[in-house]
Amino acid sequence: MDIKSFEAHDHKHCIKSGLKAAEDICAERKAQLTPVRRRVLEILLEGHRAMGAYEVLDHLRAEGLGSQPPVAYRALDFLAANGLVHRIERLNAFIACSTPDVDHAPTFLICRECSTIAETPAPRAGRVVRNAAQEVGFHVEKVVIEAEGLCPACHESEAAE
Amino acid sequence: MDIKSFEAHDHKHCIKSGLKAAEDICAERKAQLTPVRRRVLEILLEGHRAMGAYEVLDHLRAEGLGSQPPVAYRALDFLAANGLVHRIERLNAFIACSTPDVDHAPTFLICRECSTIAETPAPRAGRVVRNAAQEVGFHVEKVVIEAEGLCPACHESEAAE
DNA sequence: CTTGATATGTTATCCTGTAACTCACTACAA
DNA sequence: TTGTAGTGAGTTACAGGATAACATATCAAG
Repeated sequence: MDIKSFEAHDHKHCIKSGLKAAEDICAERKAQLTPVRRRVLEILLEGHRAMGAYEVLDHLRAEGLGSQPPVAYRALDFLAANGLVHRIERLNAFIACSTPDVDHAPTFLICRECSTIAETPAPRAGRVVRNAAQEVGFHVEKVVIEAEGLCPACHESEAAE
Repeated sequence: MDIKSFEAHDHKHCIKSGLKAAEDICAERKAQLTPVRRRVLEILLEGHRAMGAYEVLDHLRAEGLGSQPPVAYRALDFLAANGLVHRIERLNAFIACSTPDVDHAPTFLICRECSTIAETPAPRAGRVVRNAAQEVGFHVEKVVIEAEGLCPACHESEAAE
């Protein structure tokens, strides 16, 4: 598993390919990637980290693209529904998806020190939860898995103290 | 797995045993189960469902046990730190732990229809996440696993439509 | 008696999220 | 052309969630 872990990578490429993937997906589903929606995705791709809805809204506001909370929430909801961004429940925040093409229920690794977030495909964990739920007759529609701890860099610097 | 699933069970017993377990745990750890903390736990045990901090606060207020948010949050934080209540990230809410004696990182099954929540011990899912994290050098401290869907009863009545 | 630890009280503020209503735009049919 | 249905966006107003910062109280140890 080395997809989108904590290693450095080319930012600009993320942004470009993220937008391209969004266009493709929306075209395929006949969903509208409107200016607001597109810009919200772009903001998250540029930020390359989890951002609160109000932080996103500040950007929109500065650009005259909408100034009230519902504008941001609707765009974020649309993007989340189409798997282009993810909501991090633990942080009440949103982050651009790093692998929009793959149908996935990702696991997030959240560093409590530097707030970096890695999105890892962990189909096995999800499957285990589904199986356990099935045993008690629960019908799972969505699984949230979020791990909090220390990323490699922060873990090291903490140990060095 | 039949611990605390969606079957009916004796409420009063939950409350009694929950408080008893809390007393034992606090005594053992020399932690103080003060009136406010005790009452907050009792409120959650009586409610027997996830409750927002402000809903808990309303109860405290009505009983003259504190009227400002920090009072509720401090009590909830204390109880959560001692494994007596759990925070449901998805709902920004709290629920009394159903098996306080067992050291656990539970999985929650949340019914989107009736809001019932089942706490299931699912050590395997947590272990899978930890293993996956280890592969990218991430040091996990806490894992949140929350599944949303339909409980047996709601799933059936939806299918019957 | 005083010092430190722990718990509580209070104010003020900030962040997160949504209901409800309005308007603009497009497509499509009468 | 006119009507109407659907979708997206704009706005107001508010509900709900969370915490910083400072003040107070209590109690046990030195």
